[in-house]
Amino acid sequence: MTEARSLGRPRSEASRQAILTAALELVAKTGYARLTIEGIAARARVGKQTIYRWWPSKADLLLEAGAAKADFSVPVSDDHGSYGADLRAFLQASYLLSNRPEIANLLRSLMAEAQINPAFGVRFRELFLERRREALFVITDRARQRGDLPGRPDPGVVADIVFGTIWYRVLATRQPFDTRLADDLVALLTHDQVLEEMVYPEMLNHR
Amino acid sequence: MTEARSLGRPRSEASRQAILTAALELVAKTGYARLTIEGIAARARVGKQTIYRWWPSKADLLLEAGAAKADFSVPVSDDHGSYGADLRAFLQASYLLSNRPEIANLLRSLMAEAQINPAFGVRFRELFLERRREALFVITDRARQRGDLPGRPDPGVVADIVFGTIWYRVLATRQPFDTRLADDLVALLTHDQVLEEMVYPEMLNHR
Amino acid sequence: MTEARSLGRPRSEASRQAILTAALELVAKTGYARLTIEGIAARARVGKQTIYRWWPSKADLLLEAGAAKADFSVPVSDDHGSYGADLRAFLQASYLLSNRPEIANLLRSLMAEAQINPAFGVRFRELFLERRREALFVITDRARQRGDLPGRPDPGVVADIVFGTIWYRVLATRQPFDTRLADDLVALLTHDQVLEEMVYPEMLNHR
Amino acid sequence: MTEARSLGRPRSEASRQAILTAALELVAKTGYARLTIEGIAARARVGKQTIYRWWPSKADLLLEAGAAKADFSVPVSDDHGSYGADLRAFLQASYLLSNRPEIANLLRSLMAEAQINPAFGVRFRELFLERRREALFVITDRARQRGDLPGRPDPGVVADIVFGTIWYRVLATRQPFDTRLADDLVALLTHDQVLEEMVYPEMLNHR
DNA sequence: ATTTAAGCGAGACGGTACGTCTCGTCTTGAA
DNA sequence: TTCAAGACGAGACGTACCGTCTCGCTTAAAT
Repeated sequence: MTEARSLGRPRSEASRQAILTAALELVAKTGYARLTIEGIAARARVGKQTIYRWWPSKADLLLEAGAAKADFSVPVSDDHGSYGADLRAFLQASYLLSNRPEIANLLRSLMAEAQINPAFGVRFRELFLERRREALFVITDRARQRGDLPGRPDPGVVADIVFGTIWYRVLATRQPFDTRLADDLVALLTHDQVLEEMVYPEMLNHR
Repeated sequence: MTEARSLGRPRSEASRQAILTAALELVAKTGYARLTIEGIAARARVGKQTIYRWWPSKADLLLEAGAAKADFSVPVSDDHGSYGADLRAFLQASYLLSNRPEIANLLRSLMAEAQINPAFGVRFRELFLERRREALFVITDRARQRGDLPGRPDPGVVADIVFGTIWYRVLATRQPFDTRLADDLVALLTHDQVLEEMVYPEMLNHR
Repeated sequence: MTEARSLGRPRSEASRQAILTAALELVAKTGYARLTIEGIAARARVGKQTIYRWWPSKADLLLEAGAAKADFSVPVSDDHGSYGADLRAFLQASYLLSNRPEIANLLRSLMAEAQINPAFGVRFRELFLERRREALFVITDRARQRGDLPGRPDPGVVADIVFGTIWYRVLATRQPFDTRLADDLVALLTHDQVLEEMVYPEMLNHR
Repeated sequence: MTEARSLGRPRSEASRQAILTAALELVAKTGYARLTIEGIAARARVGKQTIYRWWPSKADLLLEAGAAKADFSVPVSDDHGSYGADLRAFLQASYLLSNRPEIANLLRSLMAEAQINPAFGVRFRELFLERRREALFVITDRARQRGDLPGRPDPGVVADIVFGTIWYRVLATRQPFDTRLADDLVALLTHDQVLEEMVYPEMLNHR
């Protein structure tokens, strides 16, 4: 397969990196609401047009910056021996990620922008949300092959419940996603009874 | 204690109604991203100051407009006889609400703004999200008194799972919240096994 | 005749003056080519929109500034007794004006912009050039009544010759318009012979 | 001294022609205000650098294009027998030129740019305006040798009056330079009385 | 009845950022 | 060394809204 020919001056990788870095620094410093393209360009010592040429919105820029600099990925290739163990490992990786404040803030901003800007919403779902779902389906597929996947709920609903609960903590309650919640989710989704006498006094989540 | 009586011209209820109506109409027509205070004022034939005098942001205005004109409330006072039945009724009321497009769009916008504007975020949690949690806790409290509340997960986690799943469908997958998902959630949270042979052909949610 | 109703906040005279002053100062300092609306707004400590709201272009702004602050007007009401004397007085007032460097520069810029921006060209002709022609026609009309207006050239052509010569010095040769040139023009247009032996040694205009 | 012979690829005459042509076409189509180097380069299918390498500004480019494609020159070598006849021939050639709309527009733009861009102003005077003055001085010199040059005004002032009147029509009144004006100028400058009963009904130039 | 004190529609104000345009320069590979 | 192509840093453009302000005019309660 031949490469599409370059013509004219090639894109500056140095500028690209400077822009991604400046965007993350600025959003951490000022918050998404006060993040401006002009501010990013000034901090990166770059013309505004260089940003507009390559990214359709500041949210797309942040999404790429997050992927490049913060590593949103969650590993799913390891086989921990059972559906429950795989699920627990996935949840643990997720909450390690979502409990890092700069990551959580970034995710909040991106999810918010996805609601407000429909075109970005499409890209955010395709490039981020659906890839995370696919990662979870690696686990459910492996469980199905192993024979320990419960019949209900089906994997799509499992994904809705798992990601829904994580995102709700990030977006709504702003409580950290903790071990206890992971245990509860694993127990529910594997239909194991959680022993009643297990007590997690560290966080009595409401009442 | 008597009310501190007003001095000067009283607030115009006609203008208040015109503003709330104009805000809902405009957000439905143009989307939240293009909604402006100036646009609302022009459509309501009202001075901008009249909006700024009474609402701290356009999101607060929309929140009040939604509450006043669209009725976000979910009834929980009825006792359906069991935790599962109460839960199912609650979920059903929720998805009837979240499946109305103009309501779903409004909720999306408000949740988005709550991420971006911290001050509004506080008000949105207090005035909307926590009231919905309280409604659910009416059901879990009744179940506890009745004796059919499972020991795990505790009510706070139940709320995270229930609302998380609903919101995730609204914000992320944009699939309607349907009967099947309600059944799965009720089954999981009441620890009932869903019969494997139950088939819901209407929506095979992924794979 | 009733006055057009004021509605809303009235225009700020302080801002208007600050803008006119800033425009003249900046054009003197940087030249017309580097004059920007942003620069004027910044120097006048005014929002850009306040300029765009009231003037269609920076040339219109300069035209008003020149009229308000520099006084382009030439007096023609005095009767000096003869066509030649009136003409000489008019020319003298004109060259006193056009020999002031900041005025000459302003006129150069406005005439240039009038060539490049057709809409401004129309306004410049109506508001400046034609008013100057009218001033000259006051003199020719008076001469006609007095009976000492030569039959040829007619007043329109006289205006073309008089203003053409002045403008050509301003735009093309950039030589000062001097007494000698005024004498020559008066002599030609009144059909008087200039005495050959009159010598103006101060400026032997070419060769 | 031998010519420093070029090294490397020689200048492309095809590109030069394409640029000159594109410039004239574009300025005719869009007007000088909207003429851009980028636009010329695109229309000529030429790199921008090729323009910047050879011309210091778009006005210089237009000046060369006008000289090359439109022929600004006015013939003065013919001897028509008298100062008046030579002058009339010169004026006729001038008004034939200045009444061609695309030439007049070009001259307007160049004179405008000469006011705004001082460096181009110098070149425009040297390369265009002063050459035209020299052409007129050929006529006055011939008249002096012939003995029919009036003592006043001197040739420099004659040039100011002649070119001033022509340019004023082009820049200010935008009326065509016509036979009648030429007659008036010749009569004035040769001190002939124009017969009062001569009537030029085609253009009663004001009052 | 007059006065006082808001609230009202209207719209100008100082600001800020937008996304676009064009400038003049730089960096490729090909001619 | 020039050429076409096109990315680059720079910075002004004209627009859109922000949230504030200043008008004259209601509209009531307090005088």
